[in-house]
Amino acid sequence: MAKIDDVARLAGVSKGTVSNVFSQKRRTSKSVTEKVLRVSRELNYVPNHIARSLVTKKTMAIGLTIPHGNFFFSVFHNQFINGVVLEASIYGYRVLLDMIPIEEVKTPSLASYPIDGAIVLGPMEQDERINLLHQNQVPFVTVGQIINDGLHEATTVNNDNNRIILDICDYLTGFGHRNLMFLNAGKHMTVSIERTKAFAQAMQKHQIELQPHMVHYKPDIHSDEYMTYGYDETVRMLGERKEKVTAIIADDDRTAFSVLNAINELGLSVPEDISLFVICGDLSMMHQVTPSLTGMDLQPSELGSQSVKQLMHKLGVLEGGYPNHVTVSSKIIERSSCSPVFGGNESVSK
Amino acid sequence: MAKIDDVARLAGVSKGTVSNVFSQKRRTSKSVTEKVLRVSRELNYVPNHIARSLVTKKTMAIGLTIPHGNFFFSVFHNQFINGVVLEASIYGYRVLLDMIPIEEVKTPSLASYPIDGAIVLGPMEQDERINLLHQNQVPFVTVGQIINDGLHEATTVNNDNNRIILDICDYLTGFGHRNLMFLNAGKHMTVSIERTKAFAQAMQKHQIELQPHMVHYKPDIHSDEYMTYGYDETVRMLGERKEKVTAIIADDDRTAFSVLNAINELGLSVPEDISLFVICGDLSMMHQVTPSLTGMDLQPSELGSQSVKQLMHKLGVLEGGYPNHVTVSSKIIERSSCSPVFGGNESVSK
DNA sequence: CTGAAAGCGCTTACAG
DNA sequence: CTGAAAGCGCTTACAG
Repeated sequence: MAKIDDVARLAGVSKGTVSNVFSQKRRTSKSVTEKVLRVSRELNYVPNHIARSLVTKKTMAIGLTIPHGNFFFSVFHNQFINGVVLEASIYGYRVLLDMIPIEEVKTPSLASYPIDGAIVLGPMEQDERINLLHQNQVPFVTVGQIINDGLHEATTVNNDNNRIILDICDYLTGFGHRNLMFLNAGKHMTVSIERTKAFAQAMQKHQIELQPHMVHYKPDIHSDEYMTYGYDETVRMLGERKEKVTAIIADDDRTAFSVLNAINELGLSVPEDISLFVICGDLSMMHQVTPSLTGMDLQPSELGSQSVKQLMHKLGVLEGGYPNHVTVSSKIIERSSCSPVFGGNESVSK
Repeated sequence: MAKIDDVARLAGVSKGTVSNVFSQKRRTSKSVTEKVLRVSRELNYVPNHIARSLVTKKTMAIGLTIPHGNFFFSVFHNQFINGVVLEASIYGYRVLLDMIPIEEVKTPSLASYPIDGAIVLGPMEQDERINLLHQNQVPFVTVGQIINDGLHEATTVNNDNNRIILDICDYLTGFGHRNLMFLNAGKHMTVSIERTKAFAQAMQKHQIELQPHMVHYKPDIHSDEYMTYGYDETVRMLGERKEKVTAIIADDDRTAFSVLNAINELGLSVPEDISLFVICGDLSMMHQVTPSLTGMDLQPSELGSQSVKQLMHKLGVLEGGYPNHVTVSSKIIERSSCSPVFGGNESVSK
């Protein structure tokens, strides 16, 4: 690999000049520029990114931490990553995947992160990732609320989870549903906590008594039940315990599919017997399934690109003021998996 | 940020010793180790990854290039990435996402890649990514065959695409199907080329005349038709042109869903009227859908981890001989979307 | 087991 | 517009 000295010597200029030709931080005369470029091509020379980073203190990479152990990420993650990668590329940043669960990293922070900043997806109540980032002083933005420790002003991008749950409940009760079952995300995720609170509020608003069987949490990713969450809860609540549920809200596409499967097995159908509402999920895919699933579009890709924009502001790449909290809008996409309760409020009696 | 000199001074040792405590390349006495560690903790010191990389010539990161512009990646990509990230973490490597299409990178290789090696998913006939890697002399392995240029011995991991297509065709013809439609991947991907060849062979084997409407290619990712590929071809061939297709082979889950949707709209059903076979796709998801989809498990996660293993051998991280070509097995998962042709060979007669 | 010194390949004031 | 020199924060022979 040719280095800057080789080029400088052959082109008859100083290393500083070669450096400027590539970094374009100072103008170089046309003749010199051309000569340097020609020699570089001959020698197959390309500036060493690492050496450059050492002095500029910039790696031009951002870290993306996704809280997954076994890595079954859903379409939401998929689209989110897309948004991040695409937006980051605009500013010349690469994306470093950092998804190993803390416990499994033998020597966390054995060396400093080679990143300029980080994006933390799905923060949890006690989030080691965030502590680590603070400790290493790497700027970050979280996607999802973090429990404020009072010490640091967090930068976040988030959906309006409160609004989302209220809207969904309004939508379903508008169809006459009063026996809802909400399959929430993992218990310790802050998004989950926000949603549960909102769900309780919604029940109160519609004067529905909040019962224990109405809210469930996705099992830990490491457990066996993780993959069959939707199926299991549906069979348990509707099949075994005969709860009179008429509408189910599923946390994501995988859960929704799995609920659908259980409903079919129980000899019931959607939306005739049970309405099924999915939070997020791939729009194109939800549409292709029969019945097509009514759901809330969380705009994961937008969440991704917004989080990058915020980070760029934090890094000083983007100029101008920027709010610490950005809310990405969401809206209900009506398809055919939700319908009025058969016979109106029939399910309430008995 | 504290640096190595600060620690050395405060601990009363040389920088070299501090370095050794962290790198563990040479033993240090217990007392010195403890003192250094204590001081480091006090100063919140962590070795600078970049500075280390400059001298060791190792970034401890591998690049992952996925050929997607608009980033609608399927479950296959999802699982593949999982496999890569998990396996890489075992060797202490991080994964750098490198998915920006070449055309959109303003100044490709303006600086050297800060990676030790790369994994190239889904190589194409003329693949710029591969040229770039060659040029920058970064070791890489491809997932999928590459057209051998005769100059370099490629390292690849792949499914046995020939076997796969033959197996699928055997399976379907075994059910009496003779009018197949194959919705292949993008035209310029090498996997697509392999499969088309195999499909022609299979038709010959079963003495079925190969007709133009039997093989289709996924549109370019940038085109509008990309997302509706399966739907479009199904409606066009079965609806408009009334081709007597009885079995459809879909390239991936998204395509399969979209075919399913078209079939439903045409008033037909799976598997009664049309058998649907999906190559790859999320096993858990395929299972949850109704009808559950029969498909070929390509083991994307295994493809991912194997490719990392090969790369580690190339980088000298893993010792011992290793084949240049690794084939990951695949097998048919029978579910309920394929069945015998109604009335045996009825579909052959006009 | 430890230290002093050179060097990894760049960029960046400083001077002209 | 260009050059000479210092320095980014580590690791690594070499010597002891």
